[in-house]
Amino acid sequence: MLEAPLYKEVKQSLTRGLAGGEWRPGEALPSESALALRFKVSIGTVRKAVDELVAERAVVRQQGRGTFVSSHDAKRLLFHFFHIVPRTGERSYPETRTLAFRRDRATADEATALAVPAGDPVWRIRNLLLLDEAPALVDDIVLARARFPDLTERIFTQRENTIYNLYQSRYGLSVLRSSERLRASLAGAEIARLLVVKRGAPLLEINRIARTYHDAPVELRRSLVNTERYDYLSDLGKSEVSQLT
Amino acid sequence: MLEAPLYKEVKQSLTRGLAGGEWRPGEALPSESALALRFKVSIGTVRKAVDELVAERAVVRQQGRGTFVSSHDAKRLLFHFFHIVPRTGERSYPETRTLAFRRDRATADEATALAVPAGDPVWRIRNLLLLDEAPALVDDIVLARARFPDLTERIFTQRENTIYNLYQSRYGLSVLRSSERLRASLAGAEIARLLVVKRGAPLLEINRIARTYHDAPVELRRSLVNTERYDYLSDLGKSEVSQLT
DNA sequence: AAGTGGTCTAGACCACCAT
DNA sequence: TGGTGGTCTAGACCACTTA
Repeated sequence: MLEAPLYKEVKQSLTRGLAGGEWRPGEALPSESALALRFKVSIGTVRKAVDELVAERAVVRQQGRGTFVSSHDAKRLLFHFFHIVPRTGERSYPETRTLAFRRDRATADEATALAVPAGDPVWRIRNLLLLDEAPALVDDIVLARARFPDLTERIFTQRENTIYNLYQSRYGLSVLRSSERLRASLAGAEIARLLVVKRGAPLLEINRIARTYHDAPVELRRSLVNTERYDYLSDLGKSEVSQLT
Repeated sequence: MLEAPLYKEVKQSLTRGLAGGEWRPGEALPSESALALRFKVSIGTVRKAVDELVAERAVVRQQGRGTFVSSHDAKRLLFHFFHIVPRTGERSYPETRTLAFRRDRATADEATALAVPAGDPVWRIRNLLLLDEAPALVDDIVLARARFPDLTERIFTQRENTIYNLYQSRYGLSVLRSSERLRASLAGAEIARLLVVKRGAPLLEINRIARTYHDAPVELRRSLVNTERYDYLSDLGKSEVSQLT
């Protein structure tokens, strides 16, 4: 491992440009031939680097048009990061109602997960999500205030688009992947009221860490889901294979 | 879409060979140059076809040795198909105890999922899985008897290796991917007894369809998991990205 | 030393999109 | 019509494994 392959270096350069905002979401990268000139490599090597960025969903190729920085349109987010689907029937978009928005300090675990010093300031946000016009999830979000310094409840709730779109457009943080740990739990009094279920009803608990380029953490989120009419869909392979079939 | 790209045709040919048993699990495929000759394409085209098979985990490349048909060794299975991990600490291998093994008929839903006619004969198998020597999951498995005609409880329980390894070595059915739907449920009397939890304890319910080449279904499985000390880990992206980093 | 996969190049041609 | 990504080729050289 004395030296990384050329295409890995090209990929690193491109990733730095993406993370640093040289090319913004929705914008086109230089053409592959232009990149080949710029990095002084062959076009095949550029293609291999871009291939991997496409696999990681950092960029999107469009034949005849160019290669574009992934942007967080609603459909893309629904598909990649929202895994709650009706037991039968089509996926639907959740509607979000913000119930709480306050300042706090990170617990030790949260600080570790967010890669900030213990006790660092955070935002705590609670959202109620409705599916098909009925309460289905309660989301508790934790954000490092260092990464979202000027966030306000107004900015958060008055956004035109999705939450991840806000992170991306206002703070330059594009969520690329998330890892989730799931378990079963029981509804307490408050959550039961919000989700309109009985106390002690079974809920699916999802603990998510959302990450951007270089695996840097962006957001912590705990979701409590009423799975009476919805499932959590985990179709590993399909997403990888979809474009390969 | 008049004509598929050459490398897709090569990939299809290879997949047919794999599904048909021309190359058995653990065996080496012909070298890439040999395949290039055989299909009368350039070596780069063969590589692109094999690249996709690698991404789908149907084969594994080993530099200097060759390309091998994926075989279901325990470590691989643990990593790709067993998503239950300790809340903290290292993954451990589950120990399986078969509690029931009987003949039955498929329900309408099962028949659809298994792609067999409604009412077709099936095997029903119940296993108790222990993690760190304590009961943690109950698995209810449904198999089409048409695909496992000569299976017996003895063969099933006396196998030397994992269940998926048995499917592969004895029936030529390599499980390549699975899709799972998760929800939260409550322990009934019988399950509570098996998992040594209280009635009404929260359990994670996992409904899985395991598939082989061409997405043909192999196995239906419902798992009920005690998530007091274990989580279901869904790290989309990591598996895709792991080899790319 | 021989054989395998892994990287890299240079160029041709095609399919698609914008204008 | 010109520019973009997508496919395909032919060949060189490297890194690794096995004997």
